[in-house]
Amino acid sequence: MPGPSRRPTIKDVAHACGLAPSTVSNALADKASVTAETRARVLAEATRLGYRASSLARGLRLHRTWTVGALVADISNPFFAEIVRGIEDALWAQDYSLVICSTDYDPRKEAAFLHLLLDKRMDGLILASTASDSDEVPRLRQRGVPYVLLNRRHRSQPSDYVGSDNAAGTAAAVAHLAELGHRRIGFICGPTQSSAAGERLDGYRREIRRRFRRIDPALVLPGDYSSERGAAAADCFLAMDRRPTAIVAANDFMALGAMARLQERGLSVPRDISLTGFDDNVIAGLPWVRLTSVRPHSRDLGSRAAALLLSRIGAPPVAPAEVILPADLILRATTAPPLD
Amino acid sequence: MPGPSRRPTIKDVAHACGLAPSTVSNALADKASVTAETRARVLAEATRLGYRASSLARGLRLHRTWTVGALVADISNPFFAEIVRGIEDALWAQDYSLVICSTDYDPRKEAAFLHLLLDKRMDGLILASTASDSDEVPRLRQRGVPYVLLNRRHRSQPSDYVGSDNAAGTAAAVAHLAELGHRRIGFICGPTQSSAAGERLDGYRREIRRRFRRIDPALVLPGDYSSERGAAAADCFLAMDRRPTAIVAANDFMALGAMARLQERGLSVPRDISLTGFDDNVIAGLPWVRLTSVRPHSRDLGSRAAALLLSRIGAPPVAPAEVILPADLILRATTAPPLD
DNA sequence: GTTCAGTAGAAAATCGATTTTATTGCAAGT
DNA sequence: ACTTGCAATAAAATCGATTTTCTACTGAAC
Repeated sequence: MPGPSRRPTIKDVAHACGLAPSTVSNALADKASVTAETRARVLAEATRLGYRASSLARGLRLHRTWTVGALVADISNPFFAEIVRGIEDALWAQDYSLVICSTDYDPRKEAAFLHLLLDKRMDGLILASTASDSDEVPRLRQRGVPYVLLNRRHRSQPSDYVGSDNAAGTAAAVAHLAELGHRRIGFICGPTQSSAAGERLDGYRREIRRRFRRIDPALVLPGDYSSERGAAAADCFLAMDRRPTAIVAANDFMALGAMARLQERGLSVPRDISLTGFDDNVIAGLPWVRLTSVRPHSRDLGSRAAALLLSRIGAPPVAPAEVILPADLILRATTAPPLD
Repeated sequence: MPGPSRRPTIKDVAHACGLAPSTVSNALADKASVTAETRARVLAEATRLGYRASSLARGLRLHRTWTVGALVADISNPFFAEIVRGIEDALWAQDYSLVICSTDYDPRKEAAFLHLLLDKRMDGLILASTASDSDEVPRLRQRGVPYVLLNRRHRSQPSDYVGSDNAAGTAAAVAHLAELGHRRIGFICGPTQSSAAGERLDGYRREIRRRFRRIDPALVLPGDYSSERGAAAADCFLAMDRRPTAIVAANDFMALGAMARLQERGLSVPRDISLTGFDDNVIAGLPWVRLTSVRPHSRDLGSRAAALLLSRIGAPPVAPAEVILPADLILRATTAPPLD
């Protein structure tokens, strides 16, 4: 048994061919100055020895790693998992690979990961978890590190950005409910730090104002994307004198939490109250759930972000671009005309 | 605006201090041969310049990358997402990072990713998607690359392995149903290439044989982990002369598919037929579903695999180890005594 | 005063590739 | 015969770190 053997280097190939390493390099890179005969010999020896160039050494020399890093809040959340899958697919097509970091919404962890990725000289970064006011973002731009913000804008630093048309998504949900005849439509917000959550709220307000002139601030409840807060919001709506006949939630988890609580209390969805979510989580499509929801095409979000990033790498700096993907309302079984 | 500036190198720090690069390196590594005063000066300059060592250069020199690669079938599948999260957590604690590759169960893609990771000189690999008969696995061992098999054994190559006690999981499900009084218990298999799926079938057979002496082969239906095949299996069971009073599915998706189909056909779960799943997917716990399922502790699976891998890296080779984590039956609302 | 040991730091080698520059051999041109 | 030009390959520099080896200097011992 021939113990763990060192991987062959370009020197080994050169030695086996009786050539210099530089010639082997040129041969493998299909440079013109190498004879066809020599090239063939090199190729043969290289495959015989199982030679594969070290990305480490090549990266050091070329200042490229063919690797990008992605900061997401939590890969075990299906929304991010889907995004990551989209990123991966786009990278795979160009022989790039992906380092993934779950930050748990913790700015300290986020900064630590960022430095780790920078130390590893990633060719670019996709930021899907960064707080909207992080100091790190302007620093990245200043250093000239390519990066794309995904579904989260930065407060002050203009940046390449890929996101869903969040506002249009909630607006479509409100429009759908209004056309069913609803007049009192409640809203459960996402976390305030998230720019996407802000846009979802904006879409709600815009459409409510457009159709009914005024917004009832009592119908807008805070939330944090968790099902528990969704349930709490449902309680809150139920306790109101003139309770809403429909609820728009800023994401599916909260909608699901609200739906469960509503049913616990003996209300029927959508007979007694209509409900919409956002994200079109797999759960929304389940036959037992059938939640009307806004689909943000998360996988596309990821692949578009990766494509944009790749186009920036190795290219001269240009003005930041924005890619906004449509968010479609998927009609299912949780909306109906109001009772009265 | 001071355009995109080159990252400072150890030479820059050395120059700023009026020292040699080697001295700076020694100072930052807390070597004894450097004066406290010099060390302080180096530290000050390093932080002032924002110097961080290139992992690329260091990796080339030290033959370490502080990065591991994971091959999973599909990161957008919650089961793998959960595993990956576990891996990440364990790596993060030791300043390692993770390159993630979704192979889509495609052996060609799998081999391509593997070579990519090897070219990048990963310190180790976690294989959660590899076919049980892949030639690559023995090659890895021969080359001395540390790797851990996760939830999939290799046919012939003894390897470090981390997995759930799949057999005990399905056995527990069967035992639970038998104690409720069920005598005819059907089984929907996973894909045949998966060793984990094989173990789940084994657990079913073992417990059936132990309690009822003989196995009715008609009650064991093929499957592939998809909800469609679960639904098809339900149809198949329903069409039988003496249909089973309970069904054990090798995973949740198939159980869910079967459950939906059963209800479509007007059957009630668990009154008319009992049902159990495997994986304890988030969906199983939903208030509208409440599927009794076996929980494999996926996140632990990931973190244990990462821990085992890390213990192998840089250590002398030893005989392969196996880590088997318990799989617990989570009782919910889809099992009840049989009608007759 | 000379040797010796020890110390702090500098210089050089190294990791494995790529790229630039140098060298060799050969044929053509004058 | 002697340069000139070209083609094929070799040698050397480079990327940015670490590690080994070397050097200069200090102070103590004989």
